[in-house]
Amino acid sequence: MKPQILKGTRDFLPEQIFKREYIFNTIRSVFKTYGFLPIETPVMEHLNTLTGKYGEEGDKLLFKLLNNGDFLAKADAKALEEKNSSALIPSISKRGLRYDLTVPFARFVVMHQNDISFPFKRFQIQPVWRADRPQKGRYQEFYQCDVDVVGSTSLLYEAELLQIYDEVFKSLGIKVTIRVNNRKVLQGIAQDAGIADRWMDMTIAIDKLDKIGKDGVTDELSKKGFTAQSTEKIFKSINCESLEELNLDSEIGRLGIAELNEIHAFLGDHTFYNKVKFDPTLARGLGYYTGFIVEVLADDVKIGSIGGGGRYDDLTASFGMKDMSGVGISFGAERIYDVMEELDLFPTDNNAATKIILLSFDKESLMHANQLAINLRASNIATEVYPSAAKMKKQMKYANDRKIPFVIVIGSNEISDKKYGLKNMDTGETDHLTLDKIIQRLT
RNA sequence: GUGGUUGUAGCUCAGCUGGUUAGAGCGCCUGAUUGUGGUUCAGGAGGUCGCCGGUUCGAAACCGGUCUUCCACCCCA
Repeated sequence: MKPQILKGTRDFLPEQIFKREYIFNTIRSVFKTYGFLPIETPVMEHLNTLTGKYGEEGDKLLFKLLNNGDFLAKADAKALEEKNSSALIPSISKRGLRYDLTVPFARFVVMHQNDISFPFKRFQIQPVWRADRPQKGRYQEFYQCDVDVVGSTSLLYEAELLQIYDEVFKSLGIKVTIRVNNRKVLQGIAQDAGIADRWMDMTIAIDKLDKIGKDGVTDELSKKGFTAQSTEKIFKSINCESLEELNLDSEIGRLGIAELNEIHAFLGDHTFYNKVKFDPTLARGLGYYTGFIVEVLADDVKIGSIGGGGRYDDLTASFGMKDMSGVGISFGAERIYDVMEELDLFPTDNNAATKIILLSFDKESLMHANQLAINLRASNIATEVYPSAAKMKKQMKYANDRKIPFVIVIGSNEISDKKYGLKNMDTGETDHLTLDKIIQRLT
């Protein structure tokens, strides 16, 4: 049996874990300064909790788990006969892996509504799964770091979330552009152009503006059957650089603009470290967004978005709880990792690792080394003991490869003198000190 | 899901139009050096050429399938 790993998944080596922890810890500490509380949910959910929330495309990307037991006995015979996969699924699969953290959170809120107080501010850092075709920065298993507030329609939270994005990427050292829009503005643009009922089609087309250009979008719009007059009106709207210029003949559109203005008002004279800009072409696919939407792109690395989010007014309604508006954003840990790796932004010191290793020449000094290690650890110094009196070169090489900064070599001299040579592996210098002095030096 | 692309030693890659025992650099192991790593020198180990099948006297090379990688579309973190 040849060892293999599933496509779109990865193992993490210790060094990678340290770097990932650095990202998670940075994000977590910002979340906490805004009063967000941690939760976790199961990796599996009832399939009907997940389906229908992410649009048609999203449903296709859900990982489904085959029922246990004699699942064929209970399978839909007709669907099986006709080889109709999508009709067969409900009868052979009742569970799926979560596709994001937002929908399970909505389910969580409804189930625990009596245990939490609203507005409920939570954060969650866990893996999610998508049966997408992998590419660079696109995996089938990846971690999301989500912050959401549910139970308030206040646009104060939109303002908070923008600040959180700005602060996190500032402290990670990644320069980003934060694009902001509002679904109501998109609906308004469509209504203004006289195509209110087809605003989603329009949105999908204009979302591609920076990729295929104005001509490409014009083509796509005419292919979808929009008139030249509508297309012209759409372009007039999306060419607006600022909110002030945008003048829509649409009530819902004006509401969207008013919402964006209010977020602006909440922010007052706060200045962002990163670029935050209104972009009427920003669409975002996730089906459940209803108002504010946001997306984050790294300025210096060509990779997809490294964060995204928005407001969802009705997500808990499908679990039987109305009037429970929520808003939230997500950080894509894997892509942030890839960006930081490419830009060499990870700090070089890792104080989580072993600080000192004790080497020995024979059985007796190995025993002594272990007694010494017990003392060092009692003083909270991360200590290892090389497990055998192997050749000194081999022991030193291990210390070197592991990047352990200090070494003590123990032999009969050290045991009788009670003084040990503390060797600094960077400089190569050795100081002969008592145990007390060594503990002082390393703490 | 559609179209394309990649896969040779632990890593990065050579290997001409199919022709004996498949190479390099780095890394690894051993020694020079029986109380001190990173340098140097000498020697050594390591590959069912992703996997399965086909064509051929003969396949790492050609064909088909499959898995994987990356790219475009779709969508997204």
